[in-house]
Amino acid sequence: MQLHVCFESVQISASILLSSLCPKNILGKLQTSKIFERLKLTIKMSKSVNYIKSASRLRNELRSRTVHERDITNERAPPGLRGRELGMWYAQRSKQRKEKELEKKLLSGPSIYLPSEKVEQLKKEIVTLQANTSSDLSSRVDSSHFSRYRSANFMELIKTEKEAIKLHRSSELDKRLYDDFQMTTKTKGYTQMLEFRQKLPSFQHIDEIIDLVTQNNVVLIAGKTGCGKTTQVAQYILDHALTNMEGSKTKIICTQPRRIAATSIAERVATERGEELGHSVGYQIRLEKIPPRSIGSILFCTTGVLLKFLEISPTLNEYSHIIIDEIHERNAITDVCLALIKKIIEHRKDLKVILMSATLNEEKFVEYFNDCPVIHIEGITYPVEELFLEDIVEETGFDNFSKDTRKEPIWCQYKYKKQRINQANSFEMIVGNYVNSLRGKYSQKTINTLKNPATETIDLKFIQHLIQYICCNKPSGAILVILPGFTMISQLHDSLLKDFPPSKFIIYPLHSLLTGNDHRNIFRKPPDGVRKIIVSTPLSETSITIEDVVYVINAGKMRRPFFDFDKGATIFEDEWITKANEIQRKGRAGRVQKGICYHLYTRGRSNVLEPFEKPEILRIRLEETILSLKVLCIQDVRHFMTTLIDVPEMSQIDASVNCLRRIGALTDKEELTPLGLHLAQLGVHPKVGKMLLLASIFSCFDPIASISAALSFKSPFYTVMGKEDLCNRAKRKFSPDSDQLAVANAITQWRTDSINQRSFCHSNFLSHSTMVMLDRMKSQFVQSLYYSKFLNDSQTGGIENNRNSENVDLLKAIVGGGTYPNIAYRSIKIRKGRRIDKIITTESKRTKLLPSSVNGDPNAQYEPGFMVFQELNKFTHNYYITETTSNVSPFGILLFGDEIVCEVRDGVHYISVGGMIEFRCNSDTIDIVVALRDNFNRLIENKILKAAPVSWDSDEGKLLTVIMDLLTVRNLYEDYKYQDVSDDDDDDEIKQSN
DNA sequence: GAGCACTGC
Repeated sequence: MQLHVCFESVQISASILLSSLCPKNILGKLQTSKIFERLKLTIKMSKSVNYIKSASRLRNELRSRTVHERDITNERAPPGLRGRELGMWYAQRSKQRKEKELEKKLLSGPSIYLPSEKVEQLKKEIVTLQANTSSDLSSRVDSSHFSRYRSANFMELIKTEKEAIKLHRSSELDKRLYDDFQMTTKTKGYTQMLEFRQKLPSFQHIDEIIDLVTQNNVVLIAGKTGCGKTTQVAQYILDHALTNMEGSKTKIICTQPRRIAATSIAERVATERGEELGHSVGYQIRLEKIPPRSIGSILFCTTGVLLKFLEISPTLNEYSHIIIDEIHERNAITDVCLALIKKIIEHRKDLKVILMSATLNEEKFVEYFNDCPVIHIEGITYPVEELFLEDIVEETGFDNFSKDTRKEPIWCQYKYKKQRINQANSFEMIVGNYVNSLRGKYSQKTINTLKNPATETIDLKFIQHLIQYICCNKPSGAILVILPGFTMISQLHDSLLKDFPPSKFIIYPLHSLLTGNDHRNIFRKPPDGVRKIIVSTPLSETSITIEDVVYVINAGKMRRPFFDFDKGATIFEDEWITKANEIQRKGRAGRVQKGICYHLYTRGRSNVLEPFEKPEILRIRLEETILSLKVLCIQDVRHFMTTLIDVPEMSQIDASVNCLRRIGALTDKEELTPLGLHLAQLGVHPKVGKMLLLASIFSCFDPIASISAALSFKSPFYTVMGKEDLCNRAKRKFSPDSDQLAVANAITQWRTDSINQRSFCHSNFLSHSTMVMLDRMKSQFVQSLYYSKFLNDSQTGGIENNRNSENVDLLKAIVGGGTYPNIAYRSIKIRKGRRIDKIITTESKRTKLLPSSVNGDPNAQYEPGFMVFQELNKFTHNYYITETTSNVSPFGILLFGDEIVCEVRDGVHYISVGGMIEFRCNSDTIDIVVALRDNFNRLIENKILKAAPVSWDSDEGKLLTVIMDLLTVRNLYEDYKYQDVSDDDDDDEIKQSN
């Protein structure tokens, strides 16, 4: 009998830790789903009880806990119900029945009988291991390293550390800085730029800014686009200090939400001062920095970097001024920083805080910072004429709005019937009435056209007609079209290429999946007589600025993702933009001259747009935020959250705290654990952290580090519009059955080919800049794990770190460990001579693969089998799984997944994992799996309490070797290949999946 | 019937 040992020193056993290190979305889902109940139970069980327990008993116990409604599945309708009510009653009954059936169903996996000689060999090895694994772990706990994080308190730290303010005045230094600045102002570079700087509207406010900043702790600067606040304010403060002999106690930090902004603004400011970066101006973003001189200087950084600074020095005692830019965007990190700063200034009266925002919703910030003074600065954008749908239809005479562009299957039409009726009603209410009020002001033809609800769905024919109209009737100037998604961009791009001759038009698609920042042509002015047309996602709204845009076509919709806890999927839906988006899009037309913005919706619609986006902190899962707060020594996270500008729901916080607890990052008392600290220091999501830890232990670090970096940042593979097939083929060359390994292999080959890296990237559709970034991230991972002693080689590619990096089966199993519990099964059916691939997740959802996945080639013939995936998405009506790896060993899932249950039915042994997949096997195989899991979980506990590299000559090394041996057993389930996973009708499952 | 929002340490 295998007993699961519970150590007092660890609040949560390592098996739970392992089992629960799963993606935040899945963790979120677990909260509400039946699996959560299952997990809660297994946690209890695993603490002291033998975990080999009958699956049916487990299910029964679960059922008794999950019955929250009256069970009516076997009842008859109560007498007295008639007509509609009776119908509703039966509908509810059948729904409950279905749910119950679904709950019972485990995805039945293949048989996994180990060959008998293998069984004997593994058994022998395990016996020798077990004789030697009774060391007392609790005595080896090294708690001194993280005790600070449990005992210290952010507010106390501020109080004690404020004494150690590092800004001391030195008249000698003041003089030197003064002289240096006087020299600067005489240089040609400085004087040339000065002329331009003086024309900026903010220049008129210098005195006001300086006065208010001197007299107050907090000042808000609300400036319109083009007023120069971002580049000038920090300089005004610095210049004032330098000329008044106060340079030695002035150090300014200025945060930006995006990396590109931080670096490009720093460059710009350095140029304006006639300097190189690193003198009085510098920047710091993740993995990249040019620090300015230590005093009398400005540092531009991302908000995330500021948060890291606060971990080291809670009072920010190196700095005299903090400027937080773009606070109106309401990023989660920015909101957290504002709350922290509010606490810091209570104790650091000398600290000056300057908040900068666009001129919208500034009252909210003023109130938050106790009526701090506000400086309003006007912008110098050129006037932009705004035309709405009624004006555009009137002007262009377009009346051919298609009723419904897409043919839909019957079930879709049926399913969305109600939704459609609602939409039509709301259209009538909002737009219909408005259109009626236009009588007399617009032609009857226009009014009739606008009465069609189809005018509110994006019609690419109409957009193309409008572009044509602009090109024929309006003066030269670039056209920017803002659309919601890749498909529309692609379609419009293609049809424009067909109809607009390249001699007169140059057309760029702009999307984050495309080469994006790598090709600069998009910013160049086209030759005379050639018109530039950019078809873009909303990323051109803030992230990318194309100066010469004169015409903006705003389609009015935006694709917003939200996580559906019931479906366990990230759902993408096109929704109306906000008023704030509308203003921002309009502003994009007037950067260099006066422009026109075409809104493809009526003023009636514009009037009912929501004013602002919901702040990010209210929309996202809070695990990572809470973890960083814990590392900042904020013990009472719940209380802290109430001090934010917008307070998240308590249930939202509870859910995230519970997740962190199950991950093992927090204890039951919500204290940070060593693992939590490791995960926070790695700066990746817990699931990625898990992969990195597994890779360190199994000594296959380099490829997994590549994968981890790509998962945390982005895939280096890009797409070229019109060459999608070539791009996908290039990716498949690197791995036939794993998207993640394709990335890892691409990075390895890129690294090896050190001479022709750029051409290597070019010929394989890889982004060189992303590769460089990923490479740096890998170094950061290896350093972090080296310093915390998980690795004993500080190079990602070091031999010690990569004993098993060639073992593809191991790599796949670890990827599966990091993506758990996202598992899907591909089965093949031959119907009327046609192959039908059916991919089902463990939640019984039928999904598809994107053609960009190496496992999603529509022309390939894949073998049936398991795949693990990163995320489940829903676009329009279909579910898709992304970043897949197929042919993962079932033993990988059994070893790195969560609790396993073994049972015997009709003389056949079964082993199931996480209550999701069940494998047929024999008792020998079960014994081996259980023994290995048990030993491996103990090894993990051991490693986390006291990090140390694996010694491969000792028992732990032997254990890992045995596990790898098991993972590489092949051809386990030949018999299973062409068997169906379920006998259900296809249609039935489609219904379930929706 | 079927093709992909955007950031950050």
